[in-house]
Amino acid sequence: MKDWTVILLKEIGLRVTPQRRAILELLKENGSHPSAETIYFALLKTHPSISFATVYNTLAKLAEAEKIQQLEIDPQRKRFDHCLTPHHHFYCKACGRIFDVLDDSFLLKNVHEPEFKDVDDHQVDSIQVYLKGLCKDCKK
Amino acid sequence: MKDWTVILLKEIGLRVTPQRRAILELLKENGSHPSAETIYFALLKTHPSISFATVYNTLAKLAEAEKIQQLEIDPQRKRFDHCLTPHHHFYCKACGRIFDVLDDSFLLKNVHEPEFKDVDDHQVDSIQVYLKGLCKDCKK
DNA sequence: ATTAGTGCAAACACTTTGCACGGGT
DNA sequence: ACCCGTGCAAAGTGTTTGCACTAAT
Repeated sequence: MKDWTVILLKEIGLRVTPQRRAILELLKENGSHPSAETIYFALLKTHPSISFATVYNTLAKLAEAEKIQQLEIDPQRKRFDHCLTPHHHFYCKACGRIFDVLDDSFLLKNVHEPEFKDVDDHQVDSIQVYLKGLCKDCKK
Repeated sequence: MKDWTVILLKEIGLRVTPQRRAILELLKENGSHPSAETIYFALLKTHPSISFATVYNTLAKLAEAEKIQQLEIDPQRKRFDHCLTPHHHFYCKACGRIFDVLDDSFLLKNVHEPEFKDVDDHQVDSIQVYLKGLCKDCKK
């Protein structure tokens, strides 16, 4: 009952199932911002009967409850990030890896400050900063 | 020969066709950042035989040549922006419209300054800032 | 004349859905 | 016992591709 996955799931009113806990654990351990498909195939090893439906459903519910982030940075597919502290992302066009960009010093004001809840009269709920290019490995 | 669409297409070594000129003109006149599908159906009126292949191919080539921008802000589909001057985008989760955000005063340093070509040793080619929430019409 | 571009249809990749069964509460 | 969650398969959506024909150079 003290496991963080159990607490997190109960917090948002979802039933605690081995599949959901496995998805959460994989997301936390895997820093590569995996896609739903990648998560599915990774979990097949430990949960041979897991299905796409479960993975997609769970990810959607976690994202809706804002327990994970859904990234639109990869043109081909949705990618997921368990990390909730404000940071941005770098996408390598060559290898497809996504790197966290923790240094957001180029943002003048923090996204979470109240003055940024409103831009041009629109109500802003989230700000994502996506950098793209070649990563340190691929640029060689 | 003096038409801007002709000049633009020749500049990037593409043949000048009525379809391509129509796509460029529609993008310039349409401030709504349309998707490929929207562009296709809009052009059907004036070019009854235009095909998806042509629209997708042309948009891909224009984006590759950096004559238009491909936006990843809409979770469902790619959206296109003819405007190349640096600006960011706001996506309304309710109505799906995309608004230009011209005021980038919240960026400490301009994306195009040399120091931002490199972050964490990665070579940065582009930075996109995506705001999401409810637009001024939908938040009522 | 040459060769890139077009249009059609089929194929693709990723995601979502309907439904019966099984497991969490 | 209730009903949410799972797994399967099928369907859906947006995009890409192969190919023969057409048109731009």
